[in-house]
Amino acid sequence: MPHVYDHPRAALTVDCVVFGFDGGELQALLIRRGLPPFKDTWALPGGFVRVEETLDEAARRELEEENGLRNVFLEQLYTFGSVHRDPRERVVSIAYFALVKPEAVAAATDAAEAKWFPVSDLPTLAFDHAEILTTALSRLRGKLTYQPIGFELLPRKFTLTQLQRLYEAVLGHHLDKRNFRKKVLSLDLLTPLEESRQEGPHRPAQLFRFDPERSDRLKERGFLFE
Amino acid sequence: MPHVYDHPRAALTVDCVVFGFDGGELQALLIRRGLPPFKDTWALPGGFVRVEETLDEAARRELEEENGLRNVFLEQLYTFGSVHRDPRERVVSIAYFALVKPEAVAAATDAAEAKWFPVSDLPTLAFDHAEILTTALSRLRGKLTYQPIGFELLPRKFTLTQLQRLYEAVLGHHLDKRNFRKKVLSLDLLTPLEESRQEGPHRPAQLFRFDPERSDRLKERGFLFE
DNA sequence: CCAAAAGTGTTGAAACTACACCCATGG
DNA sequence: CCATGGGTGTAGTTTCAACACTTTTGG
Repeated sequence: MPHVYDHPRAALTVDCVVFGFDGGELQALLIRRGLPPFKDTWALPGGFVRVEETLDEAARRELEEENGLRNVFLEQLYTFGSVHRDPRERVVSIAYFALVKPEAVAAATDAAEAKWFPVSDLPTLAFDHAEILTTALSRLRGKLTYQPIGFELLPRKFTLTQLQRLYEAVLGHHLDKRNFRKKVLSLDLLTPLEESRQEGPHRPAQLFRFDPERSDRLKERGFLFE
Repeated sequence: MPHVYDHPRAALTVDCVVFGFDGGELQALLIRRGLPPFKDTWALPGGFVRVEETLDEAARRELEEENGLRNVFLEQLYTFGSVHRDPRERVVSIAYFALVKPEAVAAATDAAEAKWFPVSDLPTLAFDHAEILTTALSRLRGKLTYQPIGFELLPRKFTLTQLQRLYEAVLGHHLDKRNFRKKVLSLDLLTPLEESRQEGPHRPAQLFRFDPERSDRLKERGFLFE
């Protein structure tokens, strides 16, 4: 396609902040750069946007190519356009954040030079990726408190304790067990399953799955956690 | 600057959804296009991003150039990247939303081919600008309920009734007068002024101004309106 | 029988909703 | 004195926070 609007142009990239949860800490997926600039530095997965694909498509393509990730929860985060983000020329980046279920975490790690890091202990990042990651984290915290997206970080079947651990890890403080369960169950988003989970010398826990249909009703008005 | 990363590139624009409030209805500022594509159609103010300016700078520059607007509340909204948004070639647009105080509304209208429209009665818009505007509206509604930004649409000195009318116009439903005043005042963001306003055969109203210092404390934790 | 996590209810405080009348002013 | 919008308080309900013990299982 010719350039109808003729002027110098910024290059366009997408960068993805990919969150995962291992049951203990919130993790972010990073890739070690093989090329300059910032060769050998850890960076967010991402790459250039092609002229014939949408931004969402570019983000999904990069996640699949670089990390073998498919069908993840993906949402546009913010667009970063400082003039010298990239030391070589003007590059504007549309940042996304993605939530991946534990089932997919292993696949992601197989990818060459990809690794999960706890968000509390990140390496130095290339470009302005530290800022992007911080933005993503606060967006995740915000969304978690008023939209039902926590389930995107848990296995399809999960226990209330797992869900609570996730909230605690992301929000950064303890929650009262009884109040948490009351609140979550009152939202009427979870379907209890027949099975139960037992993984140790203690009473087995009830398993639930998230019910997206019920969720649709709530999605708009939202709810509120502390 | 040469293109270090060599590949076909999308053009980059910013588009601004500019909201104003006349005391009755929420208004949006539009510009009639003088050039194709969509010549003579109404569109959001905006234009191309230059390689040596940030995205925020581009948005502010366009608002000033096209509408004579300065010092407005401005926030990045979302980036729109459908492949054929612009019929001629690939153009990705970073959308912003702006809130302007009535003092500045007149200036904006003076600009050639610029006009305020009530959001309830908009003309057909160029490109995907209708979608952008809808997105901005729902963002505005969302933010109004948990962040103190309503003041950006009111004169520096305003009455509680004006503030309530604004909330009602944006949220689209009536609010209880007594409950509204209780809630707003309990947030402790407003400083009552000595003066009072009287513009009719009735008791004059107390004027307030918004106190940004007090607001900083709240900004993070947020509050909640219905 | 011990250790470990699952599960469950109540009470007091705070916030929210609904609701109706008097006040100050200009004409 | 009338019309207009400004201003105020309370009671019932709902939501929220704090808090401790019993249950089920494996070893």
